[in-house]
Amino acid sequence: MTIGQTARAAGVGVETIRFYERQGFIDRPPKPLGGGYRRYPSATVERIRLLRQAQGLGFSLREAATLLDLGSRPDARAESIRNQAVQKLADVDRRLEELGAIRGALVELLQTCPREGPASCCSVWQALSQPAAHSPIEGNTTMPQHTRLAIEGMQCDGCVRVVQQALEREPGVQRCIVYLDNGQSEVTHDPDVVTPERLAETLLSTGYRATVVSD
Amino acid sequence: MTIGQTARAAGVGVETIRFYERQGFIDRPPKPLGGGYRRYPSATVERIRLLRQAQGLGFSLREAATLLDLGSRPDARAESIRNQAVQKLADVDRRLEELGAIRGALVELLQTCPREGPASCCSVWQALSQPAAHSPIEGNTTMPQHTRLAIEGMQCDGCVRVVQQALEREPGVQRCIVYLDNGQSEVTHDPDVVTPERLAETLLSTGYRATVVSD
DNA sequence: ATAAAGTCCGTACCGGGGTACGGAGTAAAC
DNA sequence: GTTTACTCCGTACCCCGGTACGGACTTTAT
Repeated sequence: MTIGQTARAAGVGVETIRFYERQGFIDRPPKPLGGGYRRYPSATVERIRLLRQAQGLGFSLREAATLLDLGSRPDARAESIRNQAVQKLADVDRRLEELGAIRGALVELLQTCPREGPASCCSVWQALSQPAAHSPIEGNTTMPQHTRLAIEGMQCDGCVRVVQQALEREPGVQRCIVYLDNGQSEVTHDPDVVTPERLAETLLSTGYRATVVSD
Repeated sequence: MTIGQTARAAGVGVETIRFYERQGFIDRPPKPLGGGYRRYPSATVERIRLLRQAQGLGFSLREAATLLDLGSRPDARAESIRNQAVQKLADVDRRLEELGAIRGALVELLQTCPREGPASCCSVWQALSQPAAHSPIEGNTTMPQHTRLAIEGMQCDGCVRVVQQALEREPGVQRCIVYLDNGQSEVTHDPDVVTPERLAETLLSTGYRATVVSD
């Protein structure tokens, strides 16, 4: 099969196949020695279909490709596949929660908004003018701030080490203590250099979801 | 106020302000005639805060800017603001529905998935249909390289996630699978972009000692 | 034999929301 | 008066999932 036939069979565009090849999600068959067009095995069609299926379940292409490679190994176990799905479910749940919070806020604003009148009467407009709940307004003093973070997903002291390293590497962090038993961390930092939210973001990009505990 | 002071007051980075200016979301004050730094009015701080607030309600920056311009006109009516919010709510509802469908599919698959056994028993895998072993046809082009790493100190699947993220973030890495049981990882990467040794260094700086396993 | 269709390959671009870098100029603090 | 911090400006890059273009080539259909 040529690339065009493969694309039609898989229900995608030719450019999409080339894109997947560039990204390494599918193998690129070699060009025939005598010259001519590349020939695609029918397995490629199947693989593309599987990638799209997994995409439909919320997986990114990279995750989908990992999943397929994971499952096509001879010693593949159900647990490893299941694990990926569980992770993805948690991911989806998190996004649902975020979106639900946004929806709740919008619904509430719309309920209290009069349908007419000047813009200043509109509750949506008023909500925008409210100061942020977490505004980092600071004086000119640079007193160290103590922040407590609740960290999800730490399960062993390897995690503790990673989390501690990530926090200490952050500019503005003076010292931090990470507890495995309650999943929390106490960070001493300069609030002018790094906000608690920034610390949480740092951990998120390291792989741990963290929230600021107000005490 | 200079740009840095404005950024601190608004709780964003300097680069963010410049980005907003480039995108036309905020006005860019003219440079003083005698030369020197641009001076920002305090209204800019307010505008940035409003933009971020609207972002938090689910609006894109472009929508947020439109909303602000809409509301700050003298003849602004509550209806026009309200209308934008209603549209956004519909948008949020649509995304919630899509995400809910994905969640439903995942939950159902996980319920019927046995916790052990070969991958072929896993309902998630079955949902993706047949395996169709990814045939390793090697061409003459620079094909991705498969590297196996032995990683010390991984003790839970949180570690697995961190290691996987760290590897996938490395340029040149196409995908990787991390196994908790044998402490190894299989990485597919472009050898021209990133060497196996470089991968090990990456993990070391993440907090895990890794060695390349020759197979 | 020739025209139409298909392929190859590199490269650039879309939208969304920024971050990062580097060299030069400027302002402020000590 | 020197050092340090800050600003200015252009440009490039990040993720994600592709789409588009253009010139040269190859295959197929008539």
